[in-house]
Amino acid sequence: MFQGMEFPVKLGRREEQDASQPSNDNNRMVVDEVDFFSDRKNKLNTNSTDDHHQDSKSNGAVSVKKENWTGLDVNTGLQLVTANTGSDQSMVDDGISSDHGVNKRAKNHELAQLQVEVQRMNAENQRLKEMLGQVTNNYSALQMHLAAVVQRQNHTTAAPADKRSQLDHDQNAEAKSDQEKKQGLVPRQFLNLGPRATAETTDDQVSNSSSEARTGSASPPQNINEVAKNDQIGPLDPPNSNNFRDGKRVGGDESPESQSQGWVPNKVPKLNNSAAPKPIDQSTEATMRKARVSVRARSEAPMITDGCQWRKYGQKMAKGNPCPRAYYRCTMAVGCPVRKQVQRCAEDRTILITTYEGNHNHPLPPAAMAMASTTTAAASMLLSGSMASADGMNMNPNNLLARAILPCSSSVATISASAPFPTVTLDLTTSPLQFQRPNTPFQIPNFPGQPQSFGAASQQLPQGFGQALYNQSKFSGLQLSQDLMGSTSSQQQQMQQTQSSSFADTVSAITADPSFTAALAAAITSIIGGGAHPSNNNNSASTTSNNSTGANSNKNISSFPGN
DNA sequence: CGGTTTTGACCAGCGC
DNA sequence: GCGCTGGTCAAAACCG
Repeated sequence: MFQGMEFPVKLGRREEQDASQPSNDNNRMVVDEVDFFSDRKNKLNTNSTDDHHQDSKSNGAVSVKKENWTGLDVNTGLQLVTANTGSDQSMVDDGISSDHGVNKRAKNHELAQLQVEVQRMNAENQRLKEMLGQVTNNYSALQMHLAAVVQRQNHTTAAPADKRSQLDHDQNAEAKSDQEKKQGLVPRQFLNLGPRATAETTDDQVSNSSSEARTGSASPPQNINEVAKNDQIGPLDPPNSNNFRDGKRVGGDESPESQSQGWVPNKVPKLNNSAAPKPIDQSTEATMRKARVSVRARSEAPMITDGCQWRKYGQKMAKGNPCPRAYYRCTMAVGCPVRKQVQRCAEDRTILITTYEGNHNHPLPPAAMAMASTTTAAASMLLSGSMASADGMNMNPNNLLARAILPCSSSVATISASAPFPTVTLDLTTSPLQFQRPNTPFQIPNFPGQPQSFGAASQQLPQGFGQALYNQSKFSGLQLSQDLMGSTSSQQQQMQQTQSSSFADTVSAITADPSFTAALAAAITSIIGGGAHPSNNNNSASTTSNNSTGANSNKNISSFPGN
């Protein structure tokens, strides 16, 4: 799904550095900017300033650059060996024998062949990486689809009972209500985003906040499918992702539907007020736009760098917060409905609250897949939770949110019902850095298609998450904390002790895999938010200008006068 | 010159 | 109906 997605590998390197230091750097470092994707150059140990311009063009360009780097490294080594051999000989036997000329030529020829071979292997390696990313994309999409299908089955099995109970006597309805209460299903109308929920919910369950979202005609499974579809738009189309290699939007040229939609999805309430029926996509789009994913991360930067290209279209002073709220819309494609709001926390202004809304209707660059997939997963989790309740949560093992956040056992996911829109809040500010291990820089959750070092433990985590939803699917919200994850984290530690060495190898192996980075992105978010280093200032400054969001970088600072 | 930011105005929803 | 608030628009300013 997230091929080629870059990942603050700089963190990994820093982790390694920090591992030599006392690892008690829990003193919360404030990251200047959360960058989910920038530093391939750091991984490659290159000079960051040299790559500025190229990186600003895109990650695709970076990918190519890495290829070149790899080749350069190899070539350099070869040249050193051969050249030294030759030069040594020449120093000793300078001009003595003409055979050396022949040998030299032969070696040069061999060297050239080797170089060609290396280049060819590099190219093949790149192709294989792309293929792997594609396969991973498909796998994730299939998992999404499977989850949706299973949810739909569960829902359809429950639906007849609901309808029967509604059609029967009121007592039956009450019984059903009691049963739902026992199952924690009742207080989820704030999650009922789909029109199907409208059809199956009683009138008194209809809340005014979600009424708009229910006016569509799509069924929840379609929503999920749409989620899955949207989630795979980018990754499933790697060739298109190349369209972003220049870092600038190639724009809505390749998304005619988005053009036709224009900003229509942004006018969801207005459209819902109109009597005209909406296409399914629009309603699902509206539903997804209703679901919001809020990310709280410590950052002194005006905006986190999530790989997407945003344009600020407004700024307002929100009530109860001296810091203004900035409104951004995605400009990677014309008509992309994704918007985000950025606002500093009133209590702690080092906390940056970024609220994402909507799904991208265009292929995402690998760099943007981290946050996009995380938010999409969170949103779909929200929606799936609305339709299948706890079961829906449990059967979302592919959920990036659960996978990436929960194994950290440090972040807090909150579902808020007080907001007019159902919102999943990923609180990445509450945790100390818990990823450092003696031999392993990261604690890595389970990922499909990846070597699993402690899969059994991590596989339980989504269930814990779902259980939390099950238990706390009340309007009071939901909090996942270390307490919830305590049991599993002990298992993890135990398993890590036995498998730490192999795990270290696994880490080094899979960190080189672009697909790995996506699911880990949210975990990295946690790292950044919880224990990033102020030296990231350089990183943020460079990456902000490196990636397509650079246009927002400096000016945005002034857009927050309250900071 | 094109894209982005700024910022005041406008609109819709909601509570009173 | 009125005021408040959130969200968006759009013209002007700004920037590279």
